[in-house]
Amino acid sequence: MKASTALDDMICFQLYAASRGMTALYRPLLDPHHLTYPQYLVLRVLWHDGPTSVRDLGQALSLDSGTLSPLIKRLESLDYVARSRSTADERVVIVGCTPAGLALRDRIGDLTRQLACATGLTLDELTTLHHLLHKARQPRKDPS
Amino acid sequence: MKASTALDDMICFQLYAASRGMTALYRPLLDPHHLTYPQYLVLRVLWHDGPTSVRDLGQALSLDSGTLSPLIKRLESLDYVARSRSTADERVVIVGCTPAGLALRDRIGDLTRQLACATGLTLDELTTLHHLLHKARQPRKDPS
DNA sequence: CCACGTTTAGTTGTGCACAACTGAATTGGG
DNA sequence: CCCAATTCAGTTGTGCACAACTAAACGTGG
Repeated sequence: MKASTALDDMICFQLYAASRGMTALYRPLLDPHHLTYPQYLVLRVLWHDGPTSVRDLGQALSLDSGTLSPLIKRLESLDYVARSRSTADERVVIVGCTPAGLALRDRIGDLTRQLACATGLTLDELTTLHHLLHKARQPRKDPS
Repeated sequence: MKASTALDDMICFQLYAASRGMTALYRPLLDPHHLTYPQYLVLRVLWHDGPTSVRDLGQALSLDSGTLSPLIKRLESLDYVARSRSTADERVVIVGCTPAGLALRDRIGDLTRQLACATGLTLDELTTLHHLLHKARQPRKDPS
C-alpha cells in the first residue's frame, strides 16, 4: 500500500494515465502487425468510411497534418494504405486502403470489444464512462 | 452535423482524445511559465511529497527513466528543480524543488479546479468519471 | 484576367512515451 | 570475501503531438 499523492485527486492525471494504460493494452495486439495505436485508429476510419482525405482524417482524429503526414507515410511503406491526389482539387490527398490493408481488418478482429473486458469495468460502467468522456470532449458553450 | 465514424464508439479513442484535449486546456496556462503538462505533473509531486527519487517519481506518474531523465534535465535548466545523489545509495538521484520551483506553486494556483469547470461536466459527473478512470487503471486480478 | 487571401499537405523543430540498452552501485549466495 | 544477479539512472532510437512555417492549388473581388 503506497502513500497516495496529490495526483490521485487530479481528474486530468487520471485521464492521462488511463489513456496511456489503454494504448499499452493494445500494443502487444498490434505489434505483430507492425502497427502503432494511432496508425490503427487511422485504419479504423478507412475501414469504416472508405478512402478519406487527410483533412477528414484529421477532423475525425483531432490531429493535424504535422502528425498525420508522416504517420500515413509509414502506413504506406507497410503497404496498408495508398495515397492519391484528388482530380477535382489537386490540393487534396486521398488515403485509401490497399488490399493488404483491407485484409488486415479480418486478421485483427475486434480488439475494442476484446480490450474493454481487460479494464475490469462492467458494461454499465463502460457505458457511463463513454458517455462522460464524450461529453467532456465537447467544447464549452462559452457561458462567459 | 458530421457523419459519425466508428471511432465515436471506441472507449479507448474517447480516452485518447479526452486526454489530449485536457492537456490542450492546460497549455495556455502553463506556457507563460515555460512548463509542459508532464513537467507540471512532476512539480505537483515534488510540491506534495518534497524531494523525491527518480524511481518514486516514475512510480507516481507511471513513467520510466527514459522519459523522466530528459524531462527533469529541462526542469533543471529552468531552475525549478535540482538534482542530488543520495548518500546512502549512490545509485539514487533525489530531485527537489529550488526556491523558484516552490515559488511557482503560488504563482500558478490551482489549475485543476479551474479547468474542471472548463469541461462542462457537473460535480457529480466529475466524481463518477474520476472513480471510473481510477478503477479502470487498476491491473486485472487475472480471473484467467 | 489577376492579385490576394484561403485551404490543403507537407516539413522542421521541440518535447513526450517507450523499448532496448549501458554502466555504476548494491545485494545476496556460496 | 567474491562473483553473479539486481537495481537505478541515463542514453539511444523510433514514433506520436503540436506549433510554426512553406508551397502549391484554389476562389474571389475588382
